[in-house]
Amino acid sequence: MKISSWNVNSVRARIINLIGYLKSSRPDILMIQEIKTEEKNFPFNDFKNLGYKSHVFGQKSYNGVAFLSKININKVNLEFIKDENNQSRIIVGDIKNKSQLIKLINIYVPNGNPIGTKKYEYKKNWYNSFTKKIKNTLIKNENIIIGGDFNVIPEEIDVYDYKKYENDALFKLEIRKKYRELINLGFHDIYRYFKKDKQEFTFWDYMAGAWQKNHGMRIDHFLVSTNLLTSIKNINIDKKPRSKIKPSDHVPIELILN
DNA sequence: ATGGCCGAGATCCTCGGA
Repeated sequence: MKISSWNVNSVRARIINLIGYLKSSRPDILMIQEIKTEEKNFPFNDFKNLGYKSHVFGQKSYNGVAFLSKININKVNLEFIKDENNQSRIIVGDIKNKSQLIKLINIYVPNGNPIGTKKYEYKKNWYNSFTKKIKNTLIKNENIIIGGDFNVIPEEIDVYDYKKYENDALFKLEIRKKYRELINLGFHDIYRYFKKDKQEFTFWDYMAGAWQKNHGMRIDHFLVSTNLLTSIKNINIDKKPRSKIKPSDHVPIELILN
């Protein structure tokens, strides 16, 4: 089974690229973030035509997350955590893989910049409530996959020039510690688990030729609970969509399960 | 060293993103 995650930066602006990706990569489930539209304007039929059912937590203009899936997703939940700003940033559901029940969690964590503002506090609060909820969820089900745009650069190797980001909400130590606290509940950053010393990115800014210069960062992640680790076969960052016409600034990451 | 790009929604600019 292949589960992909992609911050598409508007589902409607990206529809051609999305269809192309689904046709060539054929994930069983695609978790998308920053759909930037309400459910009533979501392109359900484009995905249905390719065999995908959509579960949408929309929002006008900003944020918004969704599952596109060829397999059943049960107990879809848009209220896994209470969002203090009522933003659409998380969608949760249950899937089955070879008789294992897995809780699948698709997140779009607040950016948090600039630091020292209420946006930064919002990001910290978001991580605090998310980690607390995950801690409780682990007691009930030890099979958890969290994927999405975490807006965290985990380590120095995960950005083209870490010194530029030490006072940025994506790399500031305080935020990296929040990410570390989540992992320490019993998760693995699957990309880093499989590729110990490799430098690859999932995001390149639209500005200043960042893509051409490979000025990127790794901020989209899959965290898998320890219990599920032996069920994970591989992980891959698919950089091809970043070279297309009208690309998202993020690329898909693909988790392969046995 | 600096500034540069997109998308949405309501105009011809602002906000948000990372």
